[in-house]
Amino acid sequence: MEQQLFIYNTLTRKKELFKPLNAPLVGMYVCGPTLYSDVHIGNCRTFTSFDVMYRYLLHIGYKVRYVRNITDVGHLVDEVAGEGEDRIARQARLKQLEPMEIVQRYAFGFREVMALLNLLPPSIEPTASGHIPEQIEMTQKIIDKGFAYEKDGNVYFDVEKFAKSNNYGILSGRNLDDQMNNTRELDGQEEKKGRLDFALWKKAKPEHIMRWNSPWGTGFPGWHIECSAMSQKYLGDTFDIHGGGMDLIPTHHTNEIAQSVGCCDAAPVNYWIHTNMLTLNGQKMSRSLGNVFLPVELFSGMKLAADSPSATPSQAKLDGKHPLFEKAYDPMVVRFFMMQTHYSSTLDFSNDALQAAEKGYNRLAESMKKVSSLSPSAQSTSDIKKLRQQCYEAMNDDFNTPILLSNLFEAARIVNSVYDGKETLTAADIEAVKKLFSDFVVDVLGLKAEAENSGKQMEVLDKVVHMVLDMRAEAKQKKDFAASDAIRDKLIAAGVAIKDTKEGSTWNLQ
RNA sequence: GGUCCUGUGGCCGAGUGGCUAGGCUCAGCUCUGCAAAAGCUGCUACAGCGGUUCGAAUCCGCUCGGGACCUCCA
Repeated sequence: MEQQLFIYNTLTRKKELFKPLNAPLVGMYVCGPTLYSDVHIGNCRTFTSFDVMYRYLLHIGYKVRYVRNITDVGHLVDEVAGEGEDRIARQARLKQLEPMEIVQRYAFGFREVMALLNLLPPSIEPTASGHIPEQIEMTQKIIDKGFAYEKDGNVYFDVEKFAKSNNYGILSGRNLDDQMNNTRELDGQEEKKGRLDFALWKKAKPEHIMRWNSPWGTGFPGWHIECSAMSQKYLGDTFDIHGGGMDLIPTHHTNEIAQSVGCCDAAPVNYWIHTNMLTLNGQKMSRSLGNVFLPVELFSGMKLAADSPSATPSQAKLDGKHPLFEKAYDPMVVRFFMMQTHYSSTLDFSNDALQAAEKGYNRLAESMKKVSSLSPSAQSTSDIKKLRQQCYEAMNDDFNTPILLSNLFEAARIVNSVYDGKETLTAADIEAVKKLFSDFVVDVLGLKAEAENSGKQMEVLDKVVHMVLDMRAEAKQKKDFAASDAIRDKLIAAGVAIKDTKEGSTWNLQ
């Protein structure tokens, strides 16, 4: 590979040169959503961050197998106690639906939101319920290795035993004694030998709908085992990158490592990447805290109606203005907003920040449109090659999108200055800038060029508006400013914003 | 209580032991019948107090503030 990519590895707490096991192939696994309710914007942030990493790896020439799972079984309401209901089964009961109906509904909404945010689909999107045999097999192997025990139809991972020969806290940096002693009182522990032990397989109660046969009776898999089983199936015993939100480090990912090592004696992952949280007024957005808002609300500026059948953007029923948002924000503005912050920092949501992002994004988008209309000169006043190099350097430094953006804004500045005749670019450099934008803004950052006004209706509207603008221009020429201003005001009132430029007036929908 | 992260100009937000990220706001200018829009230029900040250093916002210590994890959470 031409580019030397450095990645911050949670495992070593250092930035490391990225060396795939089998270049140019790269295996990447990201923990996906649990589909017991709608994804919120915090979830989206994580997936968007990994989307940019995926895009950049592709851009610099890797062939990436990107696996992002869908959890549709086994995620308990009270994971540590090993009790409580399965989250999806619980929703099914509450809504009187089949569990698969719950999963189907939220999966549909999830994919629609991902598409609106312009995320590339993963190579494989495996579901936990579709990989029950694999999970049973892995559980059996862990039992055979002596790291798990069965009790009354439940199978638990024996953390203390594992920790004797392995570093259980290798990822979180916590030592076992701290974890054993500094935990609050918990219920429902009686079956487990150790308090840190976690379920690989759970016995299904009679009323439990989601159930499968296993060597230990009828039941369902634990939450952590699905990722170990599926990543191993599609990416191998050891693969390159595993990612997720940083809240998964101490429990989910720690247990994944334990399972994989316990099963196969191999560290499953070379590079662990964790994204930081999205906050609202400085506090983490999470389903359990209840301070979540939904993508459809952000994109519409409206509140989801209490009786909305779904929060899927295309199906949602909205009800009045959302108290948090001053206006609707385009998904690309939201994506741009996320790109302004490094994935490893918390990202705080506010109207002010969003509006600043909207303006910045529009400025970038405008200058991208201008590139095509630049006139070439014999010489360039800027070093586009160097600028391109700086863009790579930014991304090579642990996917530093804020720095990348600052370089892209420098490109925008150059374009605008050339457009104003204050600086010059050769024909080759104009092409180079065009390529820079399409490579980094569109391909890597995934900021989709604004959809051109298209379709029959827009075509007609465009002609009509231009007719009116011609009339206004005529009035202006006759110095009949009362008439020209009246036309302007009425167009604005109708939702048509106009821009007067040297070359005449342009318009767009407001 | 334990573990860890963090504190940057009016706001958001990168980064580095010395070489003024960037965006938004604001101001000036250009354009313009006016306005809007757009563009260009300008605005030298790093919580406080000590220490290390030729030199620290960047390293170390303390103090104060914010947050995360230790239950599920992207």
